[in-house]
Amino acid sequence: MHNLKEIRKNFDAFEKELKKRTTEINFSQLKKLDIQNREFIQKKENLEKEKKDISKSKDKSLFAKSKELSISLDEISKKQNVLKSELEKILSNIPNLPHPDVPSGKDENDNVEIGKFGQIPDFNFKPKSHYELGEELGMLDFDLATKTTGSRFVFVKSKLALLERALSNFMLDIHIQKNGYEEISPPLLASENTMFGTGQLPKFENDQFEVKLDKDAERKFLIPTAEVILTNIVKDKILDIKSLPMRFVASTPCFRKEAGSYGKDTKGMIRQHQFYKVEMVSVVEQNKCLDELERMTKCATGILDLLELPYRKIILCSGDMGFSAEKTYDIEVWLPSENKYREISSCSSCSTFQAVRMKTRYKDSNKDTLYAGTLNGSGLAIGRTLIAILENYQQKDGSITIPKVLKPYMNNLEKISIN
RNA sequence: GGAGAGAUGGCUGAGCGGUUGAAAGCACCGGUCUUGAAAACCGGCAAAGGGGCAACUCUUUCCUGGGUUCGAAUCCCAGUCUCUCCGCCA
Repeated sequence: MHNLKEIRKNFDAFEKELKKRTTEINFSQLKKLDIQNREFIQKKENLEKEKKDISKSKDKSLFAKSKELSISLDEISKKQNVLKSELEKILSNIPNLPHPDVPSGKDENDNVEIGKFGQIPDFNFKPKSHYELGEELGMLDFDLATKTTGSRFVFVKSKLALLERALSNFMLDIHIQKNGYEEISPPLLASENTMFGTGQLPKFENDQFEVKLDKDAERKFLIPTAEVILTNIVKDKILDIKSLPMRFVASTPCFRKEAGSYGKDTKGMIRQHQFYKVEMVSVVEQNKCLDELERMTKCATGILDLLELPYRKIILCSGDMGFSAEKTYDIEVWLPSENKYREISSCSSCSTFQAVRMKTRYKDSNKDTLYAGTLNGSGLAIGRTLIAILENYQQKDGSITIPKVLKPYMNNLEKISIN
């Protein structure tokens, strides 16, 4: 969320920056409401002052007057509350501003490739897709998931289930032992306010799975990513500057409705309602966001280097970035069956955007209270890593070689093949 | 599910209906002292919002929402959450 005080300083410049994100925000309405709101605040404060003075004076002859003041104060407060909530409604739906580094563009076609890394495998046969390989091995079962649950779910079985678990442990170990993240095993449900803090609500409610609870209970949502719950660790806090940077990592299931993606990636496990992901979150001083973003992205690509999977790094254009991000790198892994790169990680700096929503601050050396910077990145999406290993490590006979670094996590298994 | 207790500043924790934005302690910052550090002593230290070029000033905030009152952290009502004990259960 943006700080209205900052917007007010240069309303037109803000509007111009925001236009890069192709949004439909009613600026004149925002401006008008802000002016009106401040007028009402002043009226309100005048009355409050008058009332306060009377009660301080303890002058009985003025008590009746004070009672009258209360009535008009009540009216004005009500009006001001309406203005304020309208203002907040608009504000909470405005996305973050793109950082100047970010190329402007409309959609994913305008993203800019930064580099390609790793060796694309050269097969002397036609590589199969991950779902062909998995189903032939008898270790990916989509039909069974349809029977028990519905579409966009999968049963992962046997050695592939072991591979999935190995990936999770391997990635966690690297981030904990080499990259300085603290391991967290968080709740998988988040409250409404928590979802607001990272920007999933109110605008993207349709993408979230909400849990059905007793009628009057507080609403709860299945996390679409551990980012939500990890970032909100610092919600409503004034942090000690010495505790920064804070770095958290968790491997959790993620739940997404994938509304609006009907017909997209329907085959296989590229796009599922549920998938495992290892997520990194950093909380930093606000001027350290971009450095941390580079660091975090390296933590993500480091995993791919170790797994010896070919990938490329791209920077998202202004129109393709997530709601809370100021700058985002996507990491895409090579998928032989599709003959192209597919997203496997996304690392974003959210500047102070989420911190304003969460009220996360710290004091700098001048004792000024500043909003913190937050970042999040996948390191990596487990399901898609599994896919990438199936496809890139496949052999002509349909077996899968195990990447070197994973063998210790898989009882030194050399390869997965049909029994 | 049954019975109690509680929710106050970065943290711990006081608080008769009227200079209480809120004691005290810790933490933190500055200073004195010291070769340096520690200790001791002195001083400072809430957030959000409004107005002002600024010095500064005003308002709000003691879980949330109502109510009583000229005046509420303090009294009343409702709700949320947390803790303890018992029961049930992973």
